[in-house]
Amino acid sequence: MALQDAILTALAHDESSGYDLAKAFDVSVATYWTASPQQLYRELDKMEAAGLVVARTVAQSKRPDKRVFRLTADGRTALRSHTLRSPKPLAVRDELLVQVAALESGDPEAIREHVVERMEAFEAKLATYRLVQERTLAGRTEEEFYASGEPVGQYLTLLRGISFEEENLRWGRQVIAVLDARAE
Amino acid sequence: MALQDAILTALAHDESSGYDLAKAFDVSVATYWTASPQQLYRELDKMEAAGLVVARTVAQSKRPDKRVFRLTADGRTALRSHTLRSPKPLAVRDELLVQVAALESGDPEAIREHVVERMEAFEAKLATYRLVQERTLAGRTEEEFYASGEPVGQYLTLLRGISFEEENLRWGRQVIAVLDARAE
DNA sequence: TCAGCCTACTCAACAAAGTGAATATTGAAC
DNA sequence: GTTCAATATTCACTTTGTTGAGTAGGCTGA
Repeated sequence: MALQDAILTALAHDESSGYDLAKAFDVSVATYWTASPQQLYRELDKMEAAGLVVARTVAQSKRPDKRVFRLTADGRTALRSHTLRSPKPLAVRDELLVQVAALESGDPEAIREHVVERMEAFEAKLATYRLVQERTLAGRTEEEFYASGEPVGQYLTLLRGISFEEENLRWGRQVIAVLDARAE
Repeated sequence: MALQDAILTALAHDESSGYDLAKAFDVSVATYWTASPQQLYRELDKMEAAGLVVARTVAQSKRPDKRVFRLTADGRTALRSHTLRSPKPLAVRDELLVQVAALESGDPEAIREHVVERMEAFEAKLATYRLVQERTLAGRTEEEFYASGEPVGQYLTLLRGISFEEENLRWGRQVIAVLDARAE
């Protein structure tokens, strides 16, 4: 159900195709919800059947046709009523942390390597978020944006994403340091 | 599959019942993996059938009997080989962030209230983590523990949990401040 | 020119994760 | 003396998430 709400939110300001949504989920929505393109297409079909979104096919000259989705009045109502429900607790699933927790029973070198690889992913994500942040602010200061910028909601979740990745990097460096000190 | 690995890790140092595991998942494993008691019992049954754990029924005088699980040699091998596989990317699911992202389309007062409630949960979690940290360190300094304490792996994930909750609180306060400033 | 990536999806099957309801006993609090 | 929380699970069901394949044109660089 909440995937639906995440999609409704992503469509609240802008219509977009499944493909565009998949990219949006990859670059910014990922901070608070993850979904593969297949899941998005499946969910969009269901939402269309339920009347929450409408699709219109757009022919493109040099690219395959695309189906662009936009919220219906029912979709807007669903989104609003979703914000009235009490949100479920945060759920995290991170296999890297599972491996780090199993440090003593696992292979420390492999785990070290996985931490290094993940840190590269963190840096990439952080760079993307910072780019989105710059584009969103568009010259305004944070204070100006907080006071009257739109969409603030998405900006606030972006900030959460940025500090999350920063913390991830800090943590990763610490893990590497501990592993290296122990390996000596 | 990774729920299995999280369970194997939780059983690596100590045998425990499904019920005990459920509590452990609630207080500390939740940083990187969430699972309900039902999921744990189901998974433990599967793991027993696969020979990764063995159960022994313990009769208790004043409480219902319990089944206590412990790793087999195969279980240890499975855990080790899991650490050799490349971990899947981090996945987050947070309905509260979905609501905050939908601030402009939703009900700001309800969302504000949800943020306040969640912050109470963050504080509670943080307090628990700090308690676990104190018990783990048992008088040693962090440096001493990093150098030779055990289990470091779990301590490192605990640190990630602590800074995560601290950041959550910081973020929550900021969201409230922005919402209140806008409401005026 | 050909490999390889990007756009833009669709379909099927399966595995994993999550929810809701139920059961039974004991102890503690009011 | 009854409600409430904790112990300790089980079952049925639904929703999510994953894998792998397929279709098809276009653009980019060596």
